[in-house]
Amino acid sequence: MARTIDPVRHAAKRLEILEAANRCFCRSGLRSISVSEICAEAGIGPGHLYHYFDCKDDIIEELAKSRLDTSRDALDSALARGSPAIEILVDEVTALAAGNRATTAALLFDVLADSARNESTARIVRECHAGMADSLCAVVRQGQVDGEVDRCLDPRQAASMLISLVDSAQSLALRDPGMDRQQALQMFDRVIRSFLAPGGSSATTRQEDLPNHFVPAPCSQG
Amino acid sequence: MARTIDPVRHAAKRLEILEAANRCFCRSGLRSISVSEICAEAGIGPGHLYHYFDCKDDIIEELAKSRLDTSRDALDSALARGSPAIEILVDEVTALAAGNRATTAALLFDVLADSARNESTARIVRECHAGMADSLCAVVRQGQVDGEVDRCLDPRQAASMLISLVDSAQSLALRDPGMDRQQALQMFDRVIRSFLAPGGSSATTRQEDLPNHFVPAPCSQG
Amino acid sequence: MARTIDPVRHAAKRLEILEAANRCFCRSGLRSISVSEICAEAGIGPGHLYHYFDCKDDIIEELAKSRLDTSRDALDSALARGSPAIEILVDEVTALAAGNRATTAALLFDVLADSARNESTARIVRECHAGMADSLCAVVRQGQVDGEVDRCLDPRQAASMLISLVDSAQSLALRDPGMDRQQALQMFDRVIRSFLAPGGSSATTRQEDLPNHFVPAPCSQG
Amino acid sequence: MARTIDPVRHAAKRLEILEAANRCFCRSGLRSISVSEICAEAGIGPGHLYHYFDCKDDIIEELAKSRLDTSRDALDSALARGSPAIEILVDEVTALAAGNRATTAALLFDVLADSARNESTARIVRECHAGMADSLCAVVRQGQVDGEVDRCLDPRQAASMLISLVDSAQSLALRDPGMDRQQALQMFDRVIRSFLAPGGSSATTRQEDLPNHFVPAPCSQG
DNA sequence: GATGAATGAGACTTCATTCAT
DNA sequence: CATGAATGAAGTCTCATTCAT
Repeated sequence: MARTIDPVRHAAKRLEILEAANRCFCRSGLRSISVSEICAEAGIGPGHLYHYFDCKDDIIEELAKSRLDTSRDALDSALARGSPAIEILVDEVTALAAGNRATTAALLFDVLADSARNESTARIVRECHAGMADSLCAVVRQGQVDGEVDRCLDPRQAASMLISLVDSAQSLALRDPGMDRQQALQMFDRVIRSFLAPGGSSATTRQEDLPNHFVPAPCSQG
Repeated sequence: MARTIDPVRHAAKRLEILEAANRCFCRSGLRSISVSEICAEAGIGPGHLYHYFDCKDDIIEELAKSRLDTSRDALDSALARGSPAIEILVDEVTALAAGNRATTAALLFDVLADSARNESTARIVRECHAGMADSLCAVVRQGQVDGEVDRCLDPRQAASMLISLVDSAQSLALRDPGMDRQQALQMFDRVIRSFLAPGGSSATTRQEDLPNHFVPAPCSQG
Repeated sequence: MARTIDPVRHAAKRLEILEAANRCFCRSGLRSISVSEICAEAGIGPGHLYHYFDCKDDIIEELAKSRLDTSRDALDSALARGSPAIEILVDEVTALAAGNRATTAALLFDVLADSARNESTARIVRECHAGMADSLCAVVRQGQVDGEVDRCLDPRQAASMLISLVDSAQSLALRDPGMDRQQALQMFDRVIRSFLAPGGSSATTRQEDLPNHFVPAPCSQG
Repeated sequence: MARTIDPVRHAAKRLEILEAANRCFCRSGLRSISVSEICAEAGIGPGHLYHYFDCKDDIIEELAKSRLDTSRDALDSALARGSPAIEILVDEVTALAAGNRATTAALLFDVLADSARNESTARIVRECHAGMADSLCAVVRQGQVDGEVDRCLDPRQAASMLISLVDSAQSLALRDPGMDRQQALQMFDRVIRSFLAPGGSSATTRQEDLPNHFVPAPCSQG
């Protein structure tokens, strides 16, 4: 009586397909992957994929989530190891920059860009960001207690800022792929340390609304 | 019968189509726009588009270029106005952040992500980045002469870094759309000023290769 | 280990599946049901169905047969009870009309329409019709002996006619679902009684071939 | 300046495709036709069909409407010719029966059955039925004035009934294809004349709800 | 210059059926 | 007996591109 042959086999195959999909995702971009491409990569017949996923969008969603979780998991595990507060930040955030390959970066930007157009992706981005920001927020706060982080900074906002600064590293990898990685890291170290350090210019000068002469109306030809 | 194709009219119509394409680009993403969508938006019959462009990829290329030129043009015109060096940086880079709408950001990330997969887009990104970096490089150098910018910084690398920091602002707009824009700008002001300011922590501590425990192998399930 | 397949259990499960299939048939139509839909409705895994049926068409065939047998069985059991001849007709044929729900009617018309395109369905329809006509024929004949039915009528043709008249009731249910059922029955009663009654207009006027100005060539746009 | 090349050409091609679709409809049934089948029959490439129709369902809808309009148009044109009231009825309704080919009948029953499952088809059926019933209603009323039609009959209900009786002819064509057409017509003539004739048994006997021993619960195996 | 008809490949998805377990 | 994995064809529909007019 072979009842449910294997709920574990199902999950394994599912993961196998997701990994194949992820390879396609790297090659083609989040929204440009095709179901047949995935099936070919996974070595299954067209349509068999629908035993594991309801529709293509479900796969894309999982792919997007997985890309972001990669960052969050790494941060969490780093925090779990424990270190003096500011060191954690510099260590981990610059470590993040170490992964700097164009593909990783492209994956991230695909997801971020997609979040501007698909509510489901947007939700995933928001959730992941909130999770990471919460973790970092605690660290920043501790850093302020220890006197290593400027007490003028709002911890929540600083946490958001730090996450975005890490995206800079990804951006740099795409914009200037030839740059020496070691030196890039040193600069990020400087960016983060000087941003957090007490006594940093507290930016109280610009209260008025800045003239928007740089980025024009979003959707028209410049 | 004038066989000459009136180059002025031709160019005008071409631009009109590109503008329509750009609106589609905002809606759908760089690679997801469809030719029919563009034609509909531009109010021309399908196929007539091929009087102005050889193929869809040409349009995408021009769109990508146009998105990046938007930033470069703005920077150039800002520099042309002339100001004390460091002020220019802070002003303009934070001003760029002011454009912070999700759409503008998504456009940029679409182009950057695409550059990891299409050599033609990559070339465009590199060229534009080089141009902006050149401009900023001169400004940084002048800042160093004036004593406003730390002389330890390599001007070329600092310029690259500054451009990527501006991308942070775009990233922040997508990751945390609810954040107060005024406060975000103040933080960016702080990031840039403290990064450039003389005496910033020079990040000389980490020379060894950082452990890559944050971002795993790019294309495999974490 | 009993290799014998317990014919009772087998038949029971088979019937269970057929009943599930019939529910799907009501929902989707004779040819639009899908095997997976049936399996889901029957609560069995896909493919297990093939232990009971060789292919989908076999199920359809049984479904069609079952729909028609429904009518035949009812007629037979009614006749078995015995009653004055004409009363049987009116009683039973109008009783049939009482079942008048759109679903029942749609099922019947699905089968009839299918019989024009599939020889196997056609055979089923012919057989069932012949069976019912035989039963009714005897009743009509008895009615003629008793003087309740017009002796001008050919009993076999009258029987066929009566069966088709019952289809009218089904048609009415689909064409005019809002009509009061009680009044519809009264009209059917009148149709049948007046058709059978002695002295009815014997329709001897039209011998020539009628001009076909109503229904044009079957498969062309009118 | 070839502006709109031909709005008439478009309509012509559209009709051409609809005719091809109608031929497929005859072959395969209303819901079983496939878009590729239609394209092949119409001699166009797959997908070109979507220049003329938004989706497959639109075609089905037009096909269904066209099948019903065939009957309505014929009735209207017959009425337009004018004749003594009861003659019109007998003439035309029996004439309808003359079209008695299995295919025509199958088409009709496909549409009727579909109307039980698709609201759009149901609407079409209701509209067409209402139109025909209106026309016949006037005729019946005139017949009553002239004394040719029983004044006990409710004209609207009688009209509905007459239309359904015509469906009987279609049903007969499918149930007993071998029957002599001439004799079938004579019987229909009798059915209609005796139904309408004054003095017909007014069926006032059965007021109670009839036992439903003929058609069982609609969706379960009998 | 401009239209819209036309094509054919390929997109996503469903389905009948088979087979190892 | 029963499951669910697997297949491959076919279904509906979209799309980039070409061409006659």
